[in-house]
Amino acid sequence: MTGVFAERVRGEGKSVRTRARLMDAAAEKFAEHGIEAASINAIAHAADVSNGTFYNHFRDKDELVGAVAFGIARDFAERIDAAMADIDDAVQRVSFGTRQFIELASSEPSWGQSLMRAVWSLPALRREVASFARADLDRGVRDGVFRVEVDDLLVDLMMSTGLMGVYLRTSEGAGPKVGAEIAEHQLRLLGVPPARAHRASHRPIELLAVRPPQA
Amino acid sequence: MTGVFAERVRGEGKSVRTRARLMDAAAEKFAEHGIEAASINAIAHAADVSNGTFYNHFRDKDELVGAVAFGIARDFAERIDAAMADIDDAVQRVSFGTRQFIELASSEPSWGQSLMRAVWSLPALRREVASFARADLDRGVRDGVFRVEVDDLLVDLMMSTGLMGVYLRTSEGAGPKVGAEIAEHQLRLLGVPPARAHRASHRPIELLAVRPPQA
Amino acid sequence: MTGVFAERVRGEGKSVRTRARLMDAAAEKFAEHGIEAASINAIAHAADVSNGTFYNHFRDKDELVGAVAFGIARDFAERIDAAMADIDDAVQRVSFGTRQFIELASSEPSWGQSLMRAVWSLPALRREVASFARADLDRGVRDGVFRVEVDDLLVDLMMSTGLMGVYLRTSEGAGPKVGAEIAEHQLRLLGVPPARAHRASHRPIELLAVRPPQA
Amino acid sequence: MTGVFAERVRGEGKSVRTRARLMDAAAEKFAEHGIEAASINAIAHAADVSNGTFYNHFRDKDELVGAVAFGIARDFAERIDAAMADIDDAVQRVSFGTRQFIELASSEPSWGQSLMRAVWSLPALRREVASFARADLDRGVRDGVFRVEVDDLLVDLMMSTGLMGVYLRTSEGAGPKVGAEIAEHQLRLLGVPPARAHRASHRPIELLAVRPPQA
DNA sequence: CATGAATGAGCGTTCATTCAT
DNA sequence: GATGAATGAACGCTCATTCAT
Repeated sequence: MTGVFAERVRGEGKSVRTRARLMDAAAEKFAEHGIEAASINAIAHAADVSNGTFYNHFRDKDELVGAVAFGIARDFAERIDAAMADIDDAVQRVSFGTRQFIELASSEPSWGQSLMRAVWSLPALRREVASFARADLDRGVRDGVFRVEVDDLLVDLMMSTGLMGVYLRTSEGAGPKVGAEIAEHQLRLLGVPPARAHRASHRPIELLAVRPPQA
Repeated sequence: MTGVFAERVRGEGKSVRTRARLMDAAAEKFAEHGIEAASINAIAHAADVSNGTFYNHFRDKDELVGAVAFGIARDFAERIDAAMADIDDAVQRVSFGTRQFIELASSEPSWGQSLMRAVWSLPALRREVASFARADLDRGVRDGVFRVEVDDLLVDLMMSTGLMGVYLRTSEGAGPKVGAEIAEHQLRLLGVPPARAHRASHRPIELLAVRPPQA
Repeated sequence: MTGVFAERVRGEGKSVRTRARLMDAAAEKFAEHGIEAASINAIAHAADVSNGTFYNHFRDKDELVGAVAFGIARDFAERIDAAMADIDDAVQRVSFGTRQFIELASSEPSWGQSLMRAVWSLPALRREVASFARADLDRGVRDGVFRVEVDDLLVDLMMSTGLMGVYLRTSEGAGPKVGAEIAEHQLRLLGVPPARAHRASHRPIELLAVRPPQA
Repeated sequence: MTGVFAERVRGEGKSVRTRARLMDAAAEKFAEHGIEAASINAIAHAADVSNGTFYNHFRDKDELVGAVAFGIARDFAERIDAAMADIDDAVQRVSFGTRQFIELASSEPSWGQSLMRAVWSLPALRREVASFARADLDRGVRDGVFRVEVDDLLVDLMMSTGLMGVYLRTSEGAGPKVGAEIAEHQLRLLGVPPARAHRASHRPIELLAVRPPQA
């Protein structure tokens, strides 16, 4: 089974495809035993290229880690953004975003786990993820539905709960319900009344997946 | 300056003291550049023993990591337990526990960071920490002050926010206020009304430190 | 700025020009960090061709090293020969040759250093340089101005002092005077009376440069 | 056949002996194909230890190169110094020193060649060798037997001719006579009249050898 | 001829681990 | 127990070289 990065560049030049294969293999290995434990030899082997080939595409391991982590984060952000383009309500947007984020991450566990592991070693990635989340929080405050002050700390706490969701879903065998439940807890954290938080976060939605279920 | 494990076994046999010195040195090195980057040679050197001696006390590095992490967790638990022995109110206990936990961890950053890094690779450690936290959550539910259902997920979310506090405090330069603020957010998560949550979590308390300030 | 080999083949076929560009780039890289440290990728890149192209022009790195070193040696020999075509006196010829050799080498440090480094690993190159120098030594003996027996050893010593000059001039920051001073020492080595040696070697001459100063 | 460094530490601790074995092996490999071409794996293998052992004794290759080169230089200096302790005449001292230096170097070709190769990459080594040579040159000037001005350049030229002797003797198969002949040339370079230069440099002496001939 | 992605042996170096003393 | 020299597999990375396009 080829990876997601590879699928996205099907038909492009050889170099681009090899690079994508390496990124897929890297995500796989990062998820297995952590980023540090993933050796470049193992990644190259999993990508079916020789170790030397790796260095035709990435200066070093750090560059690879960055490319993979930011690649995943942007992919998630774009998918979620697109899927909630016509949702205006901040409460809906936040709960939808959290649920889809957790679900996307668990639909491709190697991606979810890579992201989770990278976020602690790449401050820039943390900022990127945080700023993505923040927009809707600010909107909710403006609209008067979030009765809290939104500061950096609150955003970090939202993120930590979201990541815990990814962890439980990908590493602890949690089921798809945790997304909704975490979204509900987050809404309460934002000052949304419990009943509305529950209702909003459990509203049935079509869950995204990195790969179409049929593939 | 001798480490905390060493202080706790002062007066015991030489073997016990050597083991403790190794654990102190390990915590130090773990915090410096991460657990994986800490070499046993460097730990042994920092503990002022030869590298071979290490293997008289630990089967391998994993055993050391476990011993250090559990040692730290138990130390924290005992200190916090003792310090809140005469607090009965669950609201107070939870906010006190969180604040002290974050503060203890940041009073000895090498311990806090070691704990944070180990918690994701040692499921048993996570369970231990969770079960420690859970007791007071259940008490609050029984007492009717936490108007939520306490399940494993909620405990995990509490833990993730607490660990985020440790991270911000030890790695991102956050000040001592984050402890109180995180406690406040946690109380709201538990269904405590905002005003009370704020009041309870900002009540002045005497913050613990792994080492007495005078030492 | 194009290199000297390239300039000498301006107007010739494309293949010849590519080969010359590679040789210029090689001399540049050899001088920068030594022959061994110069990678073929880096040389090809500096020559603005792909790495594969290199192997259309040279069997391997050794062949390149040889081509560059002999190319430089011949270039120097031709320039010096031409410049002293109308000098008959052996004393003058030797001192002129040494001074120009050192000055040429330092006017294009990458060439001088490449030559210096190659001379110890390419015996044939050493012989070539030696035989070039030898002609005038024999002439001086025939003319009775060099009162020594000229044998292989003496030629080697002359060469070693000349190369020391190149080294001092290109690697140790020595000024243009060393050429004259070394020539003077060499003349004394050849049995020329000190006063004459001094006079002959310090006579003002127009120093050559690999590239015309105006270019 | 064990190496010279090893012989000098026979009977000392294991660590010292292993270090000496590594230095002997290194000199051997340095001489074979140059310092850069000598891999640490090959050196360790030649010393009959595993590659990892190398790093228990030297921080890196540079440290090894330094230890070997300075070790050899000091050994030579001490032997020569001792052997000419009772020679007062500067003319004798210079010619004796040069002849013994070249002979010592060729009695242990791997040492001579290592020294020759290291001298161009270790400026400190060049300075050390130069300063050793300089003392007798200054003495000769004071005594009025060297009728030249002794400056850095002259010392460098003396050195370059001496090293050429080592090269010819160890790499080009030159016989033991070159030592005397080079010494003669050097004396003339120092302004000693040809006849005296010849006489002084060809006086029969007992040539040193790094190892006693019988071993 | 030129290209440049791919190769894989080899490099210097690290490190958990063993074991004779 | 404690020592510390020795081990050797594994690491990240480089580079001369090949070859399909």
